[in-house]
Amino acid sequence: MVKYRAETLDYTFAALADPTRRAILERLSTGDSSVTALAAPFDVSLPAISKQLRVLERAGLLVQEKDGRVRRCRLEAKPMKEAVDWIAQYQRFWEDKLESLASYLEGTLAEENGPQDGPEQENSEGGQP
Amino acid sequence: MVKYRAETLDYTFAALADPTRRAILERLSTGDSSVTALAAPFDVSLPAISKQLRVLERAGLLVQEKDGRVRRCRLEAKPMKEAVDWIAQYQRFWEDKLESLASYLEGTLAEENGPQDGPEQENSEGGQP
DNA sequence: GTTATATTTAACCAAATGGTTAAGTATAGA
DNA sequence: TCTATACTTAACCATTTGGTTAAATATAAC
Repeated sequence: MVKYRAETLDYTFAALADPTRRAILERLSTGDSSVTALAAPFDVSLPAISKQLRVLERAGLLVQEKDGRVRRCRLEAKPMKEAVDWIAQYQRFWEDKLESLASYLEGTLAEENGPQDGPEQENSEGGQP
Repeated sequence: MVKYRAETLDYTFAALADPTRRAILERLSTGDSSVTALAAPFDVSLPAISKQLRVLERAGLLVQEKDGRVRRCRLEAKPMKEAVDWIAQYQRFWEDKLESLASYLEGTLAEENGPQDGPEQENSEGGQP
């Protein structure tokens, strides 16, 4: 029973289930970052962030490139596409009967991605308890 | 005073991170089901499934209605919409520059009905802005 | 070479997760 | 009423998770 595909989804959804990791991804969506810079906004130790980065790496959502003694962290969004693929099969259960997920997202994205910058979510919880 | 719970996304993504729970959701997408019927395909005990259902309930992805001694389980997909909303802010990182997530999903959903395996589009990984 | 910086690894801990079996509750049906 | 059915709850266990501090590694900078 080959389930490698499902495992990928396990890792992706698990990685997205933590507010600190989501905040890290949001930060990375504005540009690459070193580990130390990534960790700065959070009130946890550096090893704690290092572990979170490993979870993101396992999910394929983050890539680290060594550059001297600095690790350059880069967002890799492809696994999110697979996650959306999976969720998409349920769109008919929440969508307006007249509106496809496609057009729903178009509307959403038109508002949220208008200015090229800051994808601000109404509940960006920042990751601190 | 009920604050908006930032952990909604936590619960949703966490619920989706388990293959058994995703399978339960897929099953429910074909129609409501009793707990016993839901549990049948899985090689685990009924209490184990009962726990999984509680996780899905916590995420708001499942609703149980008591009907005699049977619990009728129903899919509730709204939290998935919020999950997609969150992921959607990253679409520009995986999409083909010419194609919006909206049109991507339209194409995907048109042909996708079995095991999800999206169009084998090589990751286009645009640079960081 | 010595020291400072960037980051990981190791060892540990508490809490959460996912499973088990056994027992309890509620209802349907004989 | 008595019994079978459909679950849930309780108690327990192993593993995973997310955090800690201390030590190790690698490289940059004096």
